[in-house]
Amino acid sequence: MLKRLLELRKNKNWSMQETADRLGIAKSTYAGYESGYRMPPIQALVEIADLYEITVDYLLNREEENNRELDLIKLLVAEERVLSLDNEPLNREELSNFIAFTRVKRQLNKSIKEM
Amino acid sequence: MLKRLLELRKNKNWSMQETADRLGIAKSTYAGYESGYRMPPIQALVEIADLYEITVDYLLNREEENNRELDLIKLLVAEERVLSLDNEPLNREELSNFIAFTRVKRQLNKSIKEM
DNA sequence: ATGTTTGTTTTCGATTCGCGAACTTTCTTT
DNA sequence: AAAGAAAGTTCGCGAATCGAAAACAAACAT
Repeated sequence: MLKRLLELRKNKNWSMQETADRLGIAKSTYAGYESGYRMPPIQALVEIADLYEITVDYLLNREEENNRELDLIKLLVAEERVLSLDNEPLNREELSNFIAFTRVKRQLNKSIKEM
Repeated sequence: MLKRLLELRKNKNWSMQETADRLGIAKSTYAGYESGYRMPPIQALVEIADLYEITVDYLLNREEENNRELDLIKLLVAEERVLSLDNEPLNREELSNFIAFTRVKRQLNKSIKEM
């Protein structure tokens, strides 16, 4: 049961036909996947993940909380992953600036609520 | 073609029979997977990943591509992963602020350099 | 209202799968 | 070295699953 297929497709504003075309399969075949009527073979699963540029585990709802949530501070300290924007990686300064920015903004919102 | 099955099994010092037993399938079935003679259905793929406590993407040799570099725009759209700060996940507004903030700052730096 | 796009469901030929069984190879024991 | 056991490979076939056309329904547009 690939529950995420619908939301992924809607995010792109694609019809089933268009999605099926992009995957090179018939729309009834794709409809079968999205409805859960049948499961795609692994090859098709991989092509779907590629199409949306997501992991297969995400498609299968297997993303664990630990993997799913990335702490910005940890990203800043241990550079095991890289955030990028407009095809340009974020450097340390940009990241720490944003952390400060967001902290201030959160504090601000909190203060406003308390008024 | 699940190239990692052999090394995973050898790491555990399991025979094909023992692996098949743990998966609840026949050894010839498992042998088919490991040799690449046939692909497992998705359900079996998930059970293999669970057995070895790894991701499906790792089984499919798709680890690096998707995990190393995280595009902020994709994070905003796909919501596959969540950034968090001070144990509080970034909501869409904060993330889009992040993006706008960084873009503005980059443009600013660019302008300064040109002076 | 009519035609068109979109989504759903059914049907069936074709493909793929699971597994028993037979076989080969490797390891163990004597 | 021979015999037996365990491990791994391959084949064949009934069963299960798949892909896609087609018919249908629903929503949208002209």
